[in-house]
Amino acid sequence: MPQNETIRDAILDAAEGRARVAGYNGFSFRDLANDVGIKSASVHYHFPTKGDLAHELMERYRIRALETLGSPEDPDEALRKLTALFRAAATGQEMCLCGALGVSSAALPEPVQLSAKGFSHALMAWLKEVPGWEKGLPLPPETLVSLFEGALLLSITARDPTFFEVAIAPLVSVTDSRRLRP
Amino acid sequence: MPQNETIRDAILDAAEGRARVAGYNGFSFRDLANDVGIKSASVHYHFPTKGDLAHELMERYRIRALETLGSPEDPDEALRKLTALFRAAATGQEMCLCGALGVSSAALPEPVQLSAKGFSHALMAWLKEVPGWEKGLPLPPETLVSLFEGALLLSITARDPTFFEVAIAPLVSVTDSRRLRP
DNA sequence: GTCTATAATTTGATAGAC
DNA sequence: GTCTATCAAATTATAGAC
Repeated sequence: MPQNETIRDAILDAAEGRARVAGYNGFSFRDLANDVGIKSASVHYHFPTKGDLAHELMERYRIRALETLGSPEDPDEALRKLTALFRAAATGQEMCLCGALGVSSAALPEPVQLSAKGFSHALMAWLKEVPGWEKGLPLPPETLVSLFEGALLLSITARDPTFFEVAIAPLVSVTDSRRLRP
Repeated sequence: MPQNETIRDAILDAAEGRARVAGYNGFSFRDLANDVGIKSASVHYHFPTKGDLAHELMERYRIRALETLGSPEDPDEALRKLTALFRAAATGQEMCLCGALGVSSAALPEPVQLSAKGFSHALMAWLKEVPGWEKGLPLPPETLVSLFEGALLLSITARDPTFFEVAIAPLVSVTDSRRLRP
């Protein structure tokens, strides 16, 4: 929590941490207020409803992820960047926000549903912007992103950061030399 | 809801449906009572706490899954059976219970944490009991189960059953002839 | 922008009658 | 086993003072 951060961002930071650990129904406005050091009515001033908050949270998460991923020049670099993104989550034992919310998609306000879907779509679209992805990636974008989300999900379920590494090991070894795709 | 079903099983059925759609915090004892046609105090008679209920739910889910999977004689049959299990969930747009609960593992009562972890472990152990799995499966068990969970998770997130098929397409085509593993 | 106060509802859980 | 009745706490959200 940097000192030059707005209250608004501090609320989003608190919400992101709690949502990634406990899901949409796993945190309350009072939780966030306590985290930030204000009252819950003040949280409502910044975000009228919980749906508004979660929607903006998901949008910020997508924008930041794409910033982190950048514009790789080749498929190997793209795979390394994507691996690093999910590995950081596994190491910290925090689910990807997209999976944390999307798993209960049908129970979410529609704008939150759409932004969660938008995140996964954005990751796959990002892979398809990499020059030579069709022949250079070891698996198609949909399969790769599914594998990363699933490996992270089971790593959280097992409460074991190393499970992630075991699950994606075939990708990593392939990055060195060989191809998975037939 | 078969007529020869015990109230206890009917409660578990209702809980399973709701937990797979909305997660651990996405249903209440009153929801289940209404689904079954009794009062919430009666649900507490069968399951004293919500943790008790979710733990038993997860155990039943694991036992049933292993019954459905059976004892395949070769890796190709095993992959077909596992695909069918996850495909059914994707078609019905219901998350795997293990993922639905495990995604918020840190926020669950410990017995529920352990049974969710136990389910994913059971699937991988089941694959490793199949004769010839080491050379016959297109990917290692940890990678395969991660891919299935992730493809299902993103299929739910996208609210699109066909995403699952796209994500696992490399596996299916490989079942016909080739190998993914280098 | 933040507060106090509060409304209206829901939640997990228990006591005790039948 | 199921019910009525109830509790204490938590939840999302709003009104209005400062």
